[in-house]
Amino acid sequence: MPMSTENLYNLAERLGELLRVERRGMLRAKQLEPVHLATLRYLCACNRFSNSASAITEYLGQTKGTTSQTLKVLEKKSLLKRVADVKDRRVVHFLVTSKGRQLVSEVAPSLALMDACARIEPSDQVGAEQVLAHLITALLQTNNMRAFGACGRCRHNQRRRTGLTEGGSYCNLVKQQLSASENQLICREYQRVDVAAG
Amino acid sequence: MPMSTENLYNLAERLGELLRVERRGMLRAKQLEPVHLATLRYLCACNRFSNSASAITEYLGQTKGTTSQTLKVLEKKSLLKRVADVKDRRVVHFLVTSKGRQLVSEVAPSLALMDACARIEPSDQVGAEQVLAHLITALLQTNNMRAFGACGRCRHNQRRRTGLTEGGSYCNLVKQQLSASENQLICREYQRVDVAAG
DNA sequence: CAAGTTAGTTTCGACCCGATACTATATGCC
DNA sequence: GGCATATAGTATCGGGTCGAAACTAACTTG
Repeated sequence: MPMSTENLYNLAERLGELLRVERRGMLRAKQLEPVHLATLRYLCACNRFSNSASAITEYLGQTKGTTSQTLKVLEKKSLLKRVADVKDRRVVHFLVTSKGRQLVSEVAPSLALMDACARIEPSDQVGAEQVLAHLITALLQTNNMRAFGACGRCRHNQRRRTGLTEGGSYCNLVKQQLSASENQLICREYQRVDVAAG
Repeated sequence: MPMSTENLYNLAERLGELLRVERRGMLRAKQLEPVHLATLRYLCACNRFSNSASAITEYLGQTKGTTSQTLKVLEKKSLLKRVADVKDRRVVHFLVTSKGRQLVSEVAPSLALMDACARIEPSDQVGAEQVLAHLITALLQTNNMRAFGACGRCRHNQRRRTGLTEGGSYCNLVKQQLSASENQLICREYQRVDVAAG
């Protein structure tokens, strides 16, 4: 095992710790915790089939009870609102309010980090992104967690189909049309296109 | 600002979250929390001038009280022991016990991640490490945190000096000799060599 | 020697998180 | 249809994190 392997691990760990510290500092003034922001960020990025408590639970690797608590806090602060599902009366959809979206945009992208990212050579940046994505995939697999990718690159997605709106697609799993913007949102049921069908 | 910038940020955040989830899962059986492991890992990597409660506080970006709690737990579990400083009777040195070191070696390097690292092209690995290091530096600077580097590359370090043991050096700040192995340990007082003296 | 600084602990309150038990709704099997 | 089972989500409890503030002890400076 190369010396460098452990080094990369250490750097990733340290970066994670520091990001957490920084986020915590930014959120303190707003009386929020890191997990609150992570939940809001997820809800801003996911599609309408994945904004339930159980999907959040899976994404964040927590338990249902913990997620329920988090959602209660966020709702009390008017950062999200709950909408009952029409078909399945057990499920609740959690939607980020405009106040919630504003908070995410204020806090989420650490200016310091964005600045540092911008000063990196584009080629190095792409390489680093591939490495990080590779590590994330490995972590998800060994912990039996779902990948939560965008519909546009999902196995269930069908681009070629009649009667679609411009840029839209069709999900063969939920049997519904997706708009062009929905193609970019992440989904709980995502599966890589290149996975051999089994 | 390039599209890719935000992407890199998102990947780093997500990787940090997932590392935390995985660590938490591994530590649960041992009745420990992520911050406990982070503390032990720091104490395993730092030198004899940096194993105090205040140094840990600075490294982890917490408050003194929090660190004190953490250390109390770790001491009760016999993962570290406290040694009073000879000169300054206020300071306490926290040393990781063999039991503590064993725990760190068992838990710290996630096998899943190490495996994934090993499958990355060496050139990509080095590039990714540079990018991560760059981001870490940026985060530390904007949050006014110290860098905690190894003595070997520190401004206070003097290699050329008479009467040094083989491979050793001399720290001009604490006015003491460092052995070859101590050169690799991280120090609270670390400053980059290429920083202009001011 | 007094004043101020630094190392570290203690206490408190708000919150995280997992475990467990619970309600309500949906689905599968006969 | 009816019962077992599965699933979505909530409620509660206990142990732990974390920051703020107050505190003791020891060093340093004027």
